[in-house]
Amino acid sequence: MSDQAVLDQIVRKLSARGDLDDGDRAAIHALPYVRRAYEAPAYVLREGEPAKKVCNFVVSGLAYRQKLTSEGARQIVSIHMAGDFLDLQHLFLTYADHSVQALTRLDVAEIDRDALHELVLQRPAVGRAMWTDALVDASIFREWVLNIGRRDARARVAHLLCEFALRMEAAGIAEHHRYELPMTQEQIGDAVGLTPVHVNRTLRALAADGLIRRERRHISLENWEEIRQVADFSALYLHLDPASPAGG
Amino acid sequence: MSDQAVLDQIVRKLSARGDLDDGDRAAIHALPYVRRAYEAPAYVLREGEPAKKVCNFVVSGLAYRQKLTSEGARQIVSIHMAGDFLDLQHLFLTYADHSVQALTRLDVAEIDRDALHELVLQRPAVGRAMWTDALVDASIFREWVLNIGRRDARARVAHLLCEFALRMEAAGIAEHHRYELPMTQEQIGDAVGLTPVHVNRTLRALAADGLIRRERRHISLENWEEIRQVADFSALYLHLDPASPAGG
DNA sequence: CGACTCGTTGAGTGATATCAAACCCGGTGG
DNA sequence: CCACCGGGTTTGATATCACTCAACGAGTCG
Repeated sequence: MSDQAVLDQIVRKLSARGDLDDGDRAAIHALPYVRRAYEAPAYVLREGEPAKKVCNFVVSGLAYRQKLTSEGARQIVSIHMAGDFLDLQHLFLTYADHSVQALTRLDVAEIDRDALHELVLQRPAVGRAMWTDALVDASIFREWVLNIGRRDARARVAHLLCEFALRMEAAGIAEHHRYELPMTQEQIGDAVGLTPVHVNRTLRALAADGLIRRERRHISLENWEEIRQVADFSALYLHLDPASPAGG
Repeated sequence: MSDQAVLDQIVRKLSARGDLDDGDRAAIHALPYVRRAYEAPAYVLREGEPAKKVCNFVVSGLAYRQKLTSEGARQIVSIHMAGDFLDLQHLFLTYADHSVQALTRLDVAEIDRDALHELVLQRPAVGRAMWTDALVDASIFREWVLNIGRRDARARVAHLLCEFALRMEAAGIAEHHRYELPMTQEQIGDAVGLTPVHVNRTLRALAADGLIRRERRHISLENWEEIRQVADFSALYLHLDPASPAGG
């Protein structure tokens, strides 16, 4: 992907969150950044470090945020894909409260943090779009709290699969409720608070019931309406379409 | 509390997140708002509604955010206290993805949303402080995901108690790791993903081990260092002191 | 004093974890 | 081309933490 295309990708992403004018677009195109690639499972950011001097925008690939228990138990708290800003959650914080790692090969644009501060604080429309993006991330965290706290294993993993389907479709990297999911079952477990063996049994049960199909690392949701119900999934929390309350 | 004092409280809160100049303070003091009180368990905001035209700032009392499963299971996703903005999480979203309810009698200042938008987008220092506040909320959500996903009952409730202690002390409504906790055991369970009877047993076990003392609705943490370890608690995620990585 | 909510306790159950082994498959080196 | 290797997946047996159900107690309010 050319450098020009990266900036266009950022403009597109932000435009989806609110209208931008020519000045806004010009300001975005003036952002200083460098391209960079990480190979899984490289760290993009480590818990406890000072926040980065750059803000990573995902051009392609997947990344995840994780936190560790002192016992060494891992919890993945979110997954990110093309079009996501990885460091918005630390934009104004001084220390990283979690780590970010590449889940696959990860192409990012490292945007200068000070320049982004400037942009966010000086250009209202861009600031608004970035705010919105960060708030949607927070909304997803809340849904995960509910998912892990109050749903059983079957609903939990089904919910994760539904969320990925819609987010990947919105990001243009999936269609027809079918997508590549390059996570091991252990990682899925770390995302939904289960052990890998229970994830395995749960996935097989979903497949046996005809709700999903699995081939290699590909997942397809065979019956959206039914799996939506099993997952107790409602797309409201993704705030995909600012104009409508629900969808999905 | 006088009206003047409310605005001062807001200024104090935001100043803790970043320096404000006289212009910023004047702009805050010019914010149109009205005082309002809710009696528990009144709804401040309901999931699925359009976002409010006001942003509530908590003057005193406690509130909580909750989400429901279609089965009716409840998950409390955060608790808020004096000095917290309740609607920052929806500031730029169109629909509420969760409900907010009063946990006790709740005194708020309803700040006009458009005026707040204006302020946040036009005054960089204020915008930065508000951003920071919203990001800290998000950080707490992440810690709750970890807490619920990866810690056992004992650690989970101990963690909640530790978090309250530090946040209430920061808000000036507690000292010496002792505070009023006006939640029923059922609500505590809804916050940490446990049933009320297991919360009961867990609290008694913590008390039996001399880690906490309970009288009525008051909790005191008898041995901070020890309960901190039981809870696997580290204050980093609260971002209480922007200059230091840890504390607590 | 009765009714209600919240807290406490006990007994039995069940969902998920743990432990352990086998299997599968893609990659690598002989 | 085959043997091996290693990570990931699958399966079975057993253990356990937390849930469910049920009853009782304590405090509060009308």
